[in-house]
Amino acid sequence: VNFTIDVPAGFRFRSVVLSHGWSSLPPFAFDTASETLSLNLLAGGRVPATAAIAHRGRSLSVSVRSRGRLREAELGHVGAAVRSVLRLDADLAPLYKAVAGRPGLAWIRKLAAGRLLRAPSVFEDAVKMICTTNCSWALTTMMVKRLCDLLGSGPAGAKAFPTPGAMAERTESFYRKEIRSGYRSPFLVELARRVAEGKLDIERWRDPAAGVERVREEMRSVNGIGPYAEGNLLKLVGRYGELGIDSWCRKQFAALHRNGRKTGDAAIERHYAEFGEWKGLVFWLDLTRPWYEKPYEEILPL
DNA sequence: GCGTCCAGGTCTACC
DNA sequence: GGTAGACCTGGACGC
Repeated sequence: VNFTIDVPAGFRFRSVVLSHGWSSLPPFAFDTASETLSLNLLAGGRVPATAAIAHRGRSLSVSVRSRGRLREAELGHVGAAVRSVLRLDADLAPLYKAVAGRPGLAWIRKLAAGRLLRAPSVFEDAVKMICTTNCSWALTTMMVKRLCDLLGSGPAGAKAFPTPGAMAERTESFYRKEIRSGYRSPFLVELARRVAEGKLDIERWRDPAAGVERVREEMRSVNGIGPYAEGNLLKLVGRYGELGIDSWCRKQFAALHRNGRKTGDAAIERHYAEFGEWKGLVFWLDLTRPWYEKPYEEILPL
């Protein structure tokens, strides 16, 4: 089944794909030749499907494949998921206003950057974020791929990300032995159980009406989510007031702003402080600017 | 081939 | 409120 989705004025698909590593992390995949982003998901929360998304003219073309025939409501759910993961409804005007007149940041508006790709669910983003901590990107990719392959629904090679229920059924030992997530294993079990049992309404984190302090408090109540993971998860729920510094960012900041000399986190915080509630996004875009200047092949997988 | 280091950090225990 | 030390994994690096 094919359908199209209108995009905001000036929208650049490429800037979303390059926004961070999620575009090459299962169940996402990006084909550089056809510039098509594919995503395996559960249509209507139930039917395994793959959505292939490409930018054609003034709209997105979405091609949905599934084994069974999808109902209208399930197709509608896929459309809504595509809008959400590509952040089509994000209002970036305040970001562009905040960086207006800054020579080193003018590119952000020019390239319509600032839409950070996210998963269909907060749960998926949170699990993935925990899997990025204290390890290489290669290891993150392997852990997440194994989660999809072993616990996700769908045809082999095109499985969706597992549901909280599917993850909650497994033991810490399973995660250690099969997922090879090491000391993160108890964190993943605990998070999945809290969400599956309805004790943590994690999807509400994306609700603009939810108070940011409450959201931050709930994020930090999850074992495995510290300052880095919190800062970056906040960006994926549309709150940009925290940096979420990691070792890559420290190195990149030093390279771009200190001629390679290392600085403390406090200096990095000060550098972006003027951008207030947008500083987390300005920080991330500033550090990832080199990605936007190269062909896909040189930077993907990120 | 083997040992060490560390990567898109966090938690706990102890000052 | 600040800071060692421990923690899984696997790729890179030096020897």
